[in-house]
Amino acid sequence: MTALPCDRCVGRSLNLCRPLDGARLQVMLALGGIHRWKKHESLFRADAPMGPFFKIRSGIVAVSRTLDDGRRQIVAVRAPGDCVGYLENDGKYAFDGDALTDVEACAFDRRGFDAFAAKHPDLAAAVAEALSAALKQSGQDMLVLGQLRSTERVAHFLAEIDTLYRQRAVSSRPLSLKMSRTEIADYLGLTLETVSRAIGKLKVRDVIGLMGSDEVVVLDNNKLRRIAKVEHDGRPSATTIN
Amino acid sequence: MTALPCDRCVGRSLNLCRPLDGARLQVMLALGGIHRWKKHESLFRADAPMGPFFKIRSGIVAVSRTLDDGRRQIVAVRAPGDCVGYLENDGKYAFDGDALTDVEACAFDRRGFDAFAAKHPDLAAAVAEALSAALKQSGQDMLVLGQLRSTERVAHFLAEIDTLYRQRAVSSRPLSLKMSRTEIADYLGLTLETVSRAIGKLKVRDVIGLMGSDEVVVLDNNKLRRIAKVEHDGRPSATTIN
DNA sequence: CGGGAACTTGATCTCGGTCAATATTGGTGG
DNA sequence: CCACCAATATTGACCGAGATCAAGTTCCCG
Repeated sequence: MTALPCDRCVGRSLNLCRPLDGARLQVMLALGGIHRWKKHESLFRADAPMGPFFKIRSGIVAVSRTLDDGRRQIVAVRAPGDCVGYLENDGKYAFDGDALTDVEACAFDRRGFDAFAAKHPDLAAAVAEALSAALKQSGQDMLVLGQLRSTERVAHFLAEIDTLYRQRAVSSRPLSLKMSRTEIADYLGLTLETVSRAIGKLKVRDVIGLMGSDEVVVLDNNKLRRIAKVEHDGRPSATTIN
Repeated sequence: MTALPCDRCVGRSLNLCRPLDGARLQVMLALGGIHRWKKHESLFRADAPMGPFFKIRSGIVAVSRTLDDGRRQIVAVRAPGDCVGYLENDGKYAFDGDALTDVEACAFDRRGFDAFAAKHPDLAAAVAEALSAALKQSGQDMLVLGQLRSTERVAHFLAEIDTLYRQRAVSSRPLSLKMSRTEIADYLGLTLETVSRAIGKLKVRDVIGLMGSDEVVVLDNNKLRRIAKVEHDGRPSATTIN
C-alpha cells in the first residue's frame, strides 16, 4: 500500500482515518487531494460558495467569524487530524478558516464524502463522534468567554493549547503558541494589550516562563490549571470538525 | 398507526422523527418513554453518570455548565424537537439540563440509539445534521459572547428567541421569554442588572415594548436585528443536540 | 546593522459589575 | 376579590476590570 494522504493522523482514539482501509480508501482518495497553504493564507471564507472541507495533515488552522465593523472571534483552533470547513450555511461556508502556520491538508468533496459515509456506518459514527467532541468543546469555550476574567482566560488558553499540541504532536517543549497576541485576543474575546498583561501576570507569579514571545514554559502546571478554572482532562479527543 | 411520542415534532426540515416509520419506529419506541418535569427541575446533571438523552416534546430546556464558585453559563436554549443530554464525557453528562418551563420529553437509551442509528444511515445522517447545526449555532454564540456589547447581546438574544420560538411554535405573539433576568444574564455572560438596563434601553428607543417583564413585543424588527449585529436568518434548523 | 512589526508598559476612560434601595408582580390565603 | 408577602425586576450610586490611546522596547528578518 502506498503512502496515504492521511497516514500522519495521530490521536489514539477514533479519527476519520481509521475506518479507511483497502478499497474504501481508494474511493476516499479519489475524492480529494493534498493542498498546501502558507502562514496567514485562507483555506476558506465564510459566505463563500461551499467547496471542499479539509483534514489537516500538518500545521494549525483558526476557524473564525468577523463582524462588518472588524470585530473578530476565533471560534476554534484546529490541529493535525482535525477537519475544518465542514459546516455550511445554505450552500456557503459558515466560518473563515485561516492558516496560523504553514498548513498541509487533504481536501474532500462534501457531497461525495457524505454519500460515501452514508454507506459506511462506522465512518458515519466517526463523524458523529467528531462533531460531538467539537460541540462539547464549544460549550466549554462559551463558559470561558462568558464567565472567566482575563487572566483566567489566558491561563485556560495556555492549558488548552498545551494539551492540544501535545496530543497532536504539534510542537515539543517549550510550548510554541503559533499565535500572535492579537490572535490570542481574538480567540479569548480580549484585546491584545490585556492578553499581554495577563501573560505578564502569570510570569510574575512564576506560573509560566517566556522565551521570546512565542515560546512558553509551564513552570507550575497545577497552579496554571487552578487559575484556568475549567478542567482540561488530557483525554485524547476525536477528530474534530468545523 | 397510534400516536407517537414524537409526532409533535415541528421543523420543516430534517429532524430525528422523519426517518422513523413502521417497524423501525417500534424499535425506537422500545428504547424510551415519555417523561415530565416541572419548571426548574433538572433533566440531567453534568458529571452524573450517563443515562438516557431526551427529545423535547414541549417546553424549554437550558443546557448549562457551572463553576465551583457559582458562575454559570447557559450554553444553549432548546425547544420542542431538539435533543438534550446527548453529549458525554467519559461516561458522564457533559452539561446540566434544566427545565425553564414545564417540560415533556422522550427518553432514549444512548447505546441503544447509537446501535440502532448504526444500522440506519438516514438516521445517522439526521444526527450528523443536528450536531452540525448545533455546532454552527455555538460558533455564532461565541461571537456574541466574545465581541458584542451588552445591549447588542440582549438584542441578539431577543431576535434569536423570537426566531426559535416562532419556528417551534412555542408561543405566539407577544413573545414570551420564559426566562428570568438572571437566566438571560447567565446565557449572555452578563449580570441581571445589565440585562435589565439593556432591555430598558431597547424600550426607550422604541425597538421593543414590554407587557409585564416576560412578554416582549418587537416594535421594530429591522432596528432590533441591526443592533444585534449577527444575522438571524429565519431558516428552519434541524433537530439539535446537546 | 537598520527598519518595521510585534510586544510591553503606562495613563486614562468607559462599560458593565457590585452594592443597595425601591418598585413591581404574581401567587396565596383570608 | 382583595390584601399581603415573597420573589423578581428596576433604578441609582459607585467602583473596578478591561478597553482605548499612546509611548517605548524588543525582536526578527532582510
